[in-house]
Amino acid sequence: MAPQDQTRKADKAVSGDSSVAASLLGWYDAHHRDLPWRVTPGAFARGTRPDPYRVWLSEVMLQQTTVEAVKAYFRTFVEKWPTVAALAAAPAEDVMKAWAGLGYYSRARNLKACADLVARQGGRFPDTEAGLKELPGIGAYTAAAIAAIAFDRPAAVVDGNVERVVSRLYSIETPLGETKQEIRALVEKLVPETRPGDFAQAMMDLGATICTPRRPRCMLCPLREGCSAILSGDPERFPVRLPKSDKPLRRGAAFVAQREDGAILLRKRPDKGLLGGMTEVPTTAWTARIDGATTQDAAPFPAGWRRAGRIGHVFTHFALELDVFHAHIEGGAPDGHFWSLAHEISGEALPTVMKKVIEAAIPGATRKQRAH
DNA sequence: CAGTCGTGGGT
DNA sequence: TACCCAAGACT
Repeated sequence: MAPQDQTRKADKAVSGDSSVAASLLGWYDAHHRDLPWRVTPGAFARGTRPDPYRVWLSEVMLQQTTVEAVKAYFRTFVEKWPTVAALAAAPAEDVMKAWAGLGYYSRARNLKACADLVARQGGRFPDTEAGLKELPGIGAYTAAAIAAIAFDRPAAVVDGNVERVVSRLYSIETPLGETKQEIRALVEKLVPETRPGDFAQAMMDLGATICTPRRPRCMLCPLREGCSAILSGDPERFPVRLPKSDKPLRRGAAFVAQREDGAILLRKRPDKGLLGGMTEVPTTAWTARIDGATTQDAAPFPAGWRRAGRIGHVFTHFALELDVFHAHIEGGAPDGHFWSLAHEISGEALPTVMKKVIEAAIPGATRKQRAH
């Protein structure tokens, strides 16, 4: 059976045989989630197969993003761009606008680059893990997931859910991050020869609905009899994580300039870095210092700036507070800036933090407007 | 290779 | 409230 591993505490709990996959697949057939990008379990055995384009699109959207947040974006994308060729034919700007609000915007740029590449190479995605991993925006996880789900390859799919499930199955004490290879090796032993894609999705469904980070529903778990963490009495203790570093606070000021007709002055951020390629209102630099930079003296141009409030926003590695100023101005747009009419604002590539800024100055401005 | 990169929902 | 963290990739 499975070779013993030094870091495994309860090596008798699960032996790495096929019973785990069998139990899990049986549970999946009965309790799988119905999701917009999914096909019914057992597709390949019925002679059908998922559309690789939809699998790829969903997997990229789901990177570090919740299922609930992805659903609406996925539907919008497949309606606007039903095929990889259609997405490749779309202007990058339109893709960024459609992605606005979903976060991690480099994903959208890589998505477009990947679509262009695949379309140029004939419109078909590579059907192997190695081939997929060469594409922009597709890393170890996503390559394995597409290979398994779309192409029936027995790839070891390891995401946050799988890390949690496996770390509990074997009660792994090593903190996450140092144990990637160990978990991957364990998953490789569990992947069944048949239905590897369903197995991968089943592991993720189990992690999302049963083996949850807090208060896992162990009594409902199809793997409870082989789970070492249950024997330990405290499954919630796993996975063991490294201590988090605290978030610094940055401050700045943002300036919402409004024309007589209501149009708002915007500009585009550089393609790389934070909120890369997205649209924003003029702002000062966001600095760690708390000083005069947040006063209207730092405005990009003189105007009758009136303080409209302050918004807060939390990014992955820092928190931000922006003082919002509002003014009505006349004349043309400064270099690198453009006017966005009232009915266009909701369609701009505005990240959430910028919608907060504009809302603070002009309540309702970023809400989608109904026709008439 | 540790840091960078968003956002919203759950507890 | 404050914290956790989600179907990670890239540098």
